[in-house]
Amino acid sequence: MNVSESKDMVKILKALANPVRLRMIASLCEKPKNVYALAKELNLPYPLAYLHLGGLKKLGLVKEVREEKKVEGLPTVKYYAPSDFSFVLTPKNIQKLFQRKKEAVK
Amino acid sequence: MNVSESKDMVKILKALANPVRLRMIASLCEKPKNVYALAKELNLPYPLAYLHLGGLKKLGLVKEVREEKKVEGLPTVKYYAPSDFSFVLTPKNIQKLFQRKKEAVK
DNA sequence: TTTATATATCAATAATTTCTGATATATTTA
DNA sequence: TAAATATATCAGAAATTATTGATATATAAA
Repeated sequence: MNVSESKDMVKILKALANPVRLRMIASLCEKPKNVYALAKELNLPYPLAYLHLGGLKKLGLVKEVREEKKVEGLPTVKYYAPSDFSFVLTPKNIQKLFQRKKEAVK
Repeated sequence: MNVSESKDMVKILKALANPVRLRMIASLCEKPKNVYALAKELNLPYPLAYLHLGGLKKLGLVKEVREEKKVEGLPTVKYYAPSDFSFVLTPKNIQKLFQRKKEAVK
């Protein structure tokens, strides 16, 4: 996972700066599961879980895994697991992120 | 810096999940400076800079440094620098953070 | 002495994020 | 066939964050 833009890093930090989404990642770390099961486990209304997981998925922090799928046709149940990201937050790394990324023309 | 509680981690992530505050850390990394100078450099109204820096200071992500201080009495100008934090964001670390921190009584 | 520098706060608004409740649809199990 | 499982969306409300503009105060420089 390559985070070249500071904007992308902000998006990822925003996604991770939420207790519900962190709990989701923690839970999916133990065992991949579908949104419905996740919602039940974390005691969340399904649409909320769906929304939060959608955000994580969109940023690539969580991925769809095909586990225990029903053969014969498309899978009815979608399983999710965390993707193996690693972000090291230090002042130096933050500084690098905000160094003029756009070189002056000529 | 010891982040034992998941709540503390969420607070820190929220503090870092903001472009203004990240730019502040990046700028203070180059050279410690006061809020006024920081506000000018980043083109922010002073109260906004004051507020954002206050948040970072409160969480210990930024610290006051006594540099170029006027001797004789207290310093008129307060200089700030990033403290040397390091947070590694991985699914495993997030999982650890949310493992039942409270052991059942007896 | 006037202007620029500097810190500190606050009230109100603006913007964003989060959450709830509703709807639609389909499959699977009892 | 009725209930539970499952995905997908949305509109609106609620809550939180971010921003602006105002005020007060003080020091330092021109």
